[in-house]
Amino acid sequence: MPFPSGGQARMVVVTRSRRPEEREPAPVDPVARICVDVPLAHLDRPFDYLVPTTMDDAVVAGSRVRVRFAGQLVDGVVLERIAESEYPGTLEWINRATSAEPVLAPEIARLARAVADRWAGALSDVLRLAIPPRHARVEAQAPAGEPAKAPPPPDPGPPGGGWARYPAGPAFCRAVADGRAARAVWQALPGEDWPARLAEAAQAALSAGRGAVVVVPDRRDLARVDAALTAALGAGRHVALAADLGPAERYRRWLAVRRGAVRAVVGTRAAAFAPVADPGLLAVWDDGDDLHAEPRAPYPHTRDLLVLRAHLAGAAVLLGGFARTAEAQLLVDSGWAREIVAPREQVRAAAPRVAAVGDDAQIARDPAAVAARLPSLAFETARAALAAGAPVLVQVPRRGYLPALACATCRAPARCGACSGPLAATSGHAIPACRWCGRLAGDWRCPSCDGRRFRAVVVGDARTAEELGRAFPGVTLRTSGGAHVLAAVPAEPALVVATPGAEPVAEGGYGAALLLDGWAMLTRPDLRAAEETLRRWYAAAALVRPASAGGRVVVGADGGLAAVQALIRWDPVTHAARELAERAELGFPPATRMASLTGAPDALADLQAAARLPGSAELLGPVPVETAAAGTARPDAAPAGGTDGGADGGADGGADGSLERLLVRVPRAEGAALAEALHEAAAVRSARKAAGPVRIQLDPLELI
DNA sequence: TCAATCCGTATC
DNA sequence: ATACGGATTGAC
Repeated sequence: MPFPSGGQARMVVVTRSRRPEEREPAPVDPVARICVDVPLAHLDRPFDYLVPTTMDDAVVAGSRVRVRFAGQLVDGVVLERIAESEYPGTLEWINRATSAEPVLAPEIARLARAVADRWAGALSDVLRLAIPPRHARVEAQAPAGEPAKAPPPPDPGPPGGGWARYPAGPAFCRAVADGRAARAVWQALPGEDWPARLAEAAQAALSAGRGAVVVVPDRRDLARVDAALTAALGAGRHVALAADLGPAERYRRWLAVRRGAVRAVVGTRAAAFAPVADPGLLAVWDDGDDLHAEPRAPYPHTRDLLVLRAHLAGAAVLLGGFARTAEAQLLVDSGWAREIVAPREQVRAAAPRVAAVGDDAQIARDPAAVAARLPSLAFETARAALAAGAPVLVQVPRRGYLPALACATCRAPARCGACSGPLAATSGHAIPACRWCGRLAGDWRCPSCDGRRFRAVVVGDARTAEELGRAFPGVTLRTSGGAHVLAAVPAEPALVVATPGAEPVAEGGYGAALLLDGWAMLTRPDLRAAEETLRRWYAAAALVRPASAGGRVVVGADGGLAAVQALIRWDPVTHAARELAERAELGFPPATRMASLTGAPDALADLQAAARLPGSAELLGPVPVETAAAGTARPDAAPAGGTDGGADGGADGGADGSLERLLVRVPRAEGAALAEALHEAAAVRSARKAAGPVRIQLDPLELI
């Protein structure tokens, strides 16, 4: 696949080389150093080409070209023009100047190289992530949107006024407004209008005469920040970048940024590369959301990418969310970032009251009592909120994540003997469990036919909504998830069933939230299960009114678990510290730097043999991995948010399909050496056309 | 001793 | 993919 390049190249200043005898090198800097679009690791370096006089104007640093490389025409980007080449051989002429637009800004060129180095990838791979496909017609038009001299912001007001509830908030905004490279990790208060806070921070950067980049996980968050930026800055002062805009609109907005017509950007994942001139603020919302992990090589992560970019560009960084990741905690612990958190009394005043149901110990002691309590507590909580005229949020895992069960003989839905909740099989347990109370159903017996065996039934939010509808006759039922995501619901009684990440905002806040199947999410065999579950709980619970206004949350999980305690006490910081300590003890990122190598067994062994790993490197595995096709269902909302809709592009192992995964672990200080060694080994293999791809991922999200 | 051919390697 | 250089082989 070539660099993103438009189809209609004929429309613009396309300069083709004339017949060979007529070509003459440009009088000044006749040599162009070019990054060619070939993904091979051993070709990850610039190649020099001669610039004919006819292309002198169009071939500039950052412009797109086509060149003959190893006998075929490939796309490339000009890195620089120089006086002479050090290449001893004869230089080839540039075949065609695709366009004179300098799409690769110098800052982004440096960033892309650093990203390639950090994640053991090739520059050409990173450029494919950083530069959107060309659209010739759009490029030929004048800069989109308003001219740079747009009307001034409507409300100049005190910068960062909404940050006053956080002791360190105003100081951070002042620093950004002064153009200083402040760095902060921010835990938003429950119910916080966080898009407005981000917009204020962006406004501070603009007031310093610098640019701002805000990256959010998905389209829904993008729409909210987009609106907040319009409110704070006025129309035409920013753009929203998303992959699903369509090629023309996407390129139009991106070009407006590159040409300096706008200096503030909000977008999903790929927007972290937005070529904002002189960025003063780089912000990411909810860095724990796995949509921030780029699924295409070299698999960079938004948070780490922006941290890297901030270093290179001297920009401020803001990592915000209701939850805090172990990675953010490390940035705080190491002193790299300051924390922006509200005082306890502010948190208590803003948070809803949280109750946990699903205490295993109590169930063992007195199953009937607990079983009777769960539905009644959840139902009573919901009923009270509805009676008070408020909507109730019900968070359920995505369809297919929790396959429900039915009787194998009569196909009646299998229900919990204690509380009549639906039974489900989970990946963690051999014995099915109740989705409501978590009680294990080892002694299950079908009430209608006395059968003892189960069959799987696909069930998800739709079924849950149906069941709730029966339990609350006459109450409006709304669902949000999958392809149909609601942005907001009105302040009126309704049951709102949503998958994680698709929870609509409620006008005036929800009266209550029921977080179902929490115990199942928590017991997933995943290193990040607790952090991820808590993150989803916070996201839902933050939409509920404060306890003082009657806001209630019921979570279906054991109240003794650390994550549940963190929700009840609304204490994301303590939980992140604990999480980081655990990772340190286990030797997992971010306490260490880790690389995951996935491929066919012989390819893996081959790469391992070629790699001159740091002496400190520790090998874990290899262990067999499931093939992508048979992969486990992701318990993920993923509502049309992804940036690039990317094909996987990764290693799809040998023909026999059996893949192995090897983990390589080094101390954090050796991370760069590890990445370099792996990239070098990949170069050795690609140079000798070694068969079988190996996917190299640094600090992969999924461990174990 | 030279030329045709094969193989590995670089790709500007 | 294709082109090149060096090694290899086979005939004189």
